[in-house]
Amino acid sequence: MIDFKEQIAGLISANTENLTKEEARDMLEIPASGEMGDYAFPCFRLAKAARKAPPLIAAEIAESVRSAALFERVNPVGAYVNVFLAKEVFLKSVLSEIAEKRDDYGRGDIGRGKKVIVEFSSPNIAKPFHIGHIRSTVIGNAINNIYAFLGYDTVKINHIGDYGTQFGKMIVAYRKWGNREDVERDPIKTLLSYYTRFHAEAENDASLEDEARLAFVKLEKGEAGETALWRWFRDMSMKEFERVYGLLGIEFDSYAGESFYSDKMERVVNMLNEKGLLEESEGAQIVNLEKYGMAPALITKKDGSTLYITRDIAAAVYRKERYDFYKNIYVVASQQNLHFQQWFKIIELLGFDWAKDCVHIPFGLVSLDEGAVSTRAGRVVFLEDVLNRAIERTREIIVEKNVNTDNIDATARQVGIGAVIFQELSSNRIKDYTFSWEKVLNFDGETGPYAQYSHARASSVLRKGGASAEKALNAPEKIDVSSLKGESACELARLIYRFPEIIFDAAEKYEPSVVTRHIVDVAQAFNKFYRDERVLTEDAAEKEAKLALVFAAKQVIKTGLRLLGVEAPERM
RNA sequence: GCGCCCGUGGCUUAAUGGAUAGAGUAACUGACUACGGAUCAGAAGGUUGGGGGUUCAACUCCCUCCGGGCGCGCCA
Repeated sequence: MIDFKEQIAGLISANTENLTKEEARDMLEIPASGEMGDYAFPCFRLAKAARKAPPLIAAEIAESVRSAALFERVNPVGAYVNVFLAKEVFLKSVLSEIAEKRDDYGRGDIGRGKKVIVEFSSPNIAKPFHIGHIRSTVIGNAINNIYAFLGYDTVKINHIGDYGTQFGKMIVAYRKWGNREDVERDPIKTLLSYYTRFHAEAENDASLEDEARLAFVKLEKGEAGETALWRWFRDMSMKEFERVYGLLGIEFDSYAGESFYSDKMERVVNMLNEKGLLEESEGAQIVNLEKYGMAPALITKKDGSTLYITRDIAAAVYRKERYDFYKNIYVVASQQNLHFQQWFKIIELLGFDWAKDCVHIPFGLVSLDEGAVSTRAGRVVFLEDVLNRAIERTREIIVEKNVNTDNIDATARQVGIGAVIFQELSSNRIKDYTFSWEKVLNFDGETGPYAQYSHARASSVLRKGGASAEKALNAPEKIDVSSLKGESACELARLIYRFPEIIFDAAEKYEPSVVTRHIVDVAQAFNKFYRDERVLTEDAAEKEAKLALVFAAKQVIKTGLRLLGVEAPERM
């Protein structure tokens, strides 16, 4: 595909003093509206050096590049040079690229040979997988997919929260009040009830906390009774988590959670000691970070057991040795900003230059109408319930609309789950939000089902266009694009052309919503095109060209959705 | 108290420092005997929390105030 931006930047820089192609490329913009052109070059910044008024410079540049075959028209408007690409060249370039690459359209190779670790989801054992967990799970999965699509060798790690004092509490609680049958019947809810009871009783009996800490110390030492119970809790919880991952269609390469590092922490403590970073304070071992404007980091408690910052450091060291990552990404709530700043700094102080390759990708908090999610207080919405209700709602709509699907169960699942994931990835990840059933079960407007519907509609037209579509896609160089010069067709093609840049941008910002919004833009442009022009016309050449464009739109929506972790059914 | 983040039409939200702040939703009007109405079109809705500053140009950068969230030692 022709890199139009590169070509334009080259022409402008060749005709402008003291402007490199790279600078010109950076300055190129996409105008607010297609009526102003495909690209715009603002000349304000050149004014000082050239000692000329910006509009004058714009006029001169426009004059000097006007005759290039690539352009249909070049208009100076105020300080801007507005560039209109030659429509036929542009359309042909885009359509043949997609006809050729299909599922690989937008795929990149900048990541070739580079290993990227994406740690995400990471639920805590024996606690429910609730609505708050969807963010890391879905954002992390999308970031993984985007990086993989750009050629990076990614490793998806689920850093299960399967260690720490909480398990001491659980063990104590189970021994006091628990029984095996109840737990096996409904593991997470039962274990959670013990945990809740533990906290209630500990309010009046401080010795329980001590008992719990002792149990964790024993677990950390590998004592048989504690270890066996812990393993049992873990296995049962994992089974429940797998059910949710199954619904979401998410898999991991590694489930090495916190406990995996239990035998790797002594080494970290020793390293910190050797570097003289550890200090004793009130019986605990800390790293003082005052110099860096941060609160001290607790490495070990006064009873000698470790804290999660120690485990995160141990995990990072292990991952560097095991994977030799190019980037080590953590998709974890913004509540833990300080935690990550602290241990990234500690890694740096340990002399590891790869500290700079560790990235924390924060996201905002999910709360409920009643307040913050709290499993202990019973303010909780289970993710599995959300997914199942979305599937149910979809099924109702399918029945209501009497949609012709090959498999109602599969379609309801694809669309219902897609709605939840798409919603989650639709705005900037840093924003907090309040969970709402109404919003998650709304399938109109800028939603997953809307994108999927547009895809299904495009699929339907392509099926009806059968032979013509095949012909166009198999010999794209023969497509006669002269019928695609209408504004809605051109706008759709422009958005399709931008897709590879969008993916790159999303990766750079670690922001899946960039892709989500682009999918919406493409779907809207497609629906507008679909209204404005009839695709299946009598004119064979016109029909083929339009089908090629429909195919391109369908392809971008499908690939975009796939990167988000959403399926794109052919019918719905 | 200190630190970080957020503040854009009623609601949800977009905008590499660049042209007239762009969508969705709700309420209102309209469009299926030609390709899928989970759609499309139309009209309405904004002093981008307030005030300063930097800049040719500020939703965007800086300062300050207000409102909200999160974090700040033995949980993770």
